[in-house]
Amino acid sequence: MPLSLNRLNPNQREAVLYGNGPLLVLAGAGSGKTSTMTYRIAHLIAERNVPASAILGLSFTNKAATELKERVIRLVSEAAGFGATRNIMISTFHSLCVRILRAHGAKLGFQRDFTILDQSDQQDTLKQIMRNIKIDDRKFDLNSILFEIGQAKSRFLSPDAAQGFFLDSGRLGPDYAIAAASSYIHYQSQLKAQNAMDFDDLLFNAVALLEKHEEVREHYNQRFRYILVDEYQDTNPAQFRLLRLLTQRQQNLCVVGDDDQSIYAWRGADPTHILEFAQHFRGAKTITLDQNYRSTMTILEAANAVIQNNRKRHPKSLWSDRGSGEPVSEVILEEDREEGKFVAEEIFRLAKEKNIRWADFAVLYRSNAQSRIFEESLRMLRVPYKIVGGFSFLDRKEVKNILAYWRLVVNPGDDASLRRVINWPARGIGRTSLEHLGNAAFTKEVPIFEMLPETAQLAPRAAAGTKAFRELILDLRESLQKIPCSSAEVAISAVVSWARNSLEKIQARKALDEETDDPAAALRQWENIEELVHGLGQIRPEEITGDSEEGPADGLAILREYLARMTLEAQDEEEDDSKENELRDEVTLLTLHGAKGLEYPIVFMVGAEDGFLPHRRTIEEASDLGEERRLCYVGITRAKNHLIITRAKNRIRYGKTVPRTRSRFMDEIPQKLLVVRDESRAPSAVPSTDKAALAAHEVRVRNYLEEIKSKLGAASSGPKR
DNA sequence: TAGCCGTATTTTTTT
DNA sequence: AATACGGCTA
Ligand SMILES: Nc1ncnc2c1ncn2[C@@H]1O[C@H](COP(=O)(O)OP(=O)(O)OP(=O)(O)O)[C@@H](O)[C@H]1O
Repeated sequence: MPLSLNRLNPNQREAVLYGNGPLLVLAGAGSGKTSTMTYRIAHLIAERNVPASAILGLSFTNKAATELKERVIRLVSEAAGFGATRNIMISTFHSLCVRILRAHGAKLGFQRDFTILDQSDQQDTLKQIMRNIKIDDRKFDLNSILFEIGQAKSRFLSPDAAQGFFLDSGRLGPDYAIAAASSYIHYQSQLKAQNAMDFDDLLFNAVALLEKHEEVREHYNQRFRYILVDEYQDTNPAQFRLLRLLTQRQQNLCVVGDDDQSIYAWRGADPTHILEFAQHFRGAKTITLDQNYRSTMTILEAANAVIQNNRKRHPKSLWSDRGSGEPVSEVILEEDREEGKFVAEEIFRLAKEKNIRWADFAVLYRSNAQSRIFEESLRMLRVPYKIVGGFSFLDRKEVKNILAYWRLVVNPGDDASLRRVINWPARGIGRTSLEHLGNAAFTKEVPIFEMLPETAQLAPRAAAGTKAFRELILDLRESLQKIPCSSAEVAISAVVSWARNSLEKIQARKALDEETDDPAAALRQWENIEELVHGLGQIRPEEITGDSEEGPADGLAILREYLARMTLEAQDEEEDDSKENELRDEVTLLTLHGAKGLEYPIVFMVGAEDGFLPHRRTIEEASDLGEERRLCYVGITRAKNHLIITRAKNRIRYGKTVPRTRSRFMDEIPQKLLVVRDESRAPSAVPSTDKAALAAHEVRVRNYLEEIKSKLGAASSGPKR
């Protein structure tokens, strides 16, 4: 059965059928870019007989990559039978780089079992370095310096070349720039010594590898004959360079994106990549898609009205034949708590009155901290919800600590992990001892782990603890290495029992009990740790052996891949039991950034105030308001049927009430598209009929509440992650 | 060294 | 309001 392209419009079909050579699909929100890319991949495999292993699909989040892959598999299975998609590579840029570096990194002197540092690992590491090299971490903000280092890396500047860049960037004063430059030098040599890479290094080093080693470059050029990139407007210079290197032999590169949805310039993404694609890749074909299949005309017009205020954009003429639908609602509340209450009650009311599933609702906010109030109010009404991103499972202390132990087992050079757990549970190794060890390691330029045998300077208790700790790690490492390289399944279950056993040896329970005298809290923490072991068992064999370039599955390799995955997919939900996941009916709470690429029938865009949107820091730092406007555009265009924008007149911040004003972007939406409802205590001009309607509504909500309360009893609801 | 207590600080988005 | 950090004492 051939792959049916019936569901595509002529332009989309053209993009799917277009032959070899560079191809750009530049189109607005909801025009079917991702769908088109999915079909194009399926078409390559099913109709043009391109082997799946020759295709590389790239996107920016693991969630997006997984979804893309699933959709391709579904399409191809219908047309060409199951199995035709075996060995297809659809991943994120970062995961691809990990694979390349694991397989060939030795050529640049990297070990296979390098540790990947996430943001908080970076912070820990840099904080330590700043102490070592006596940079005042009060005078110089850690995160600003990390940010600058990241900027330098995404521009491909090595530590010794970066000082000029820091000085010229204009973001920092000269003394700051010099502090950043010297931090970068030490940070980088520290990472090297620790056999560790941060997210930017993954890209940086993969690019360096492909640039310096022709045979590696050639290898991947031959393997990936078709490359497709989603959300291309979010590529940074390193990613662009990687694509260049992968397309030297042929330019079968299809990129898809929307310059109006460029919301990651703050971390180095450069939308000129998409705007100048035709100059970068000679002979590129450009296809635009104009029909939006997602939103009503009202929502689309509101979005267009806002985004039109940006200069320097590729003009588009998006339209929709979905009719005008409901007007956009703007609801004004007195305080943040009431905003939460309103959103929860409104979701509840709509769900009941119109029989809408919970999963059809989303609450979108600018920053993660805003989620809390909505969690509380939804929980109050027993509305099931899930939070995407924000404080995650992996941010929990007990989880981090166990992961630190495991990381140390795989890579004893990981100083940040060592510092984290050397005294957890308490082993009598305090600040002074750790400082001794740290200083000695710093002067000798070796990882702290190598200094552990030298206990002469330490107090007796600390010396004993140090010895015990070192032996514990070595013992765990040895038993992990003893796991035979048999079939992947057998090896994985062996690693799971190893992990369980490691908890005993670490005395994790003891550590938890020490920390709190609340047994319930300790139990919860213990359950989180067990969840971690469970997750290790969920790892699929092909994730370790899937790439033929990888060696056999030994215990170390399995744990190493699990740890890498945990770091790279930190924000993704645990896909526990896949089926259950699909069926789960819950309201989604997420940031505007997190919502990119997604769609919901009913969207609540909350906190539409100056200070959130645009964010206060953007205003203060006089940085790019255009990006904040694009963020607003992304938010609006997530809605299919109904968009409800809320804001509070006052917000409680650090115990003080702060007055808030309407988002300046709201002023850009034409009045005729909006219905404003002022539900604050001193409404400016609310007709009394509205008040009556409100009272009636309140009564209705009460009634519903009574109704479910009686039905529910103790039924489960609330968050899970 | 460990634990308690008081003070200062928090204000973005994420791979 | 909540928390992280540093200093002080046992
Ligand atoms: N030809 C079509 N006919 C009907 N529906 C379509 C068509 N093309 C796409 N759609 C639907 O339109 C919606 C948006 O598609 P998709 O997510 O691919 O758009 P997008 O351009 O990637 O959006 P965004 O830029 O916002 O991420 C989806 O629900 C998709 O199923």
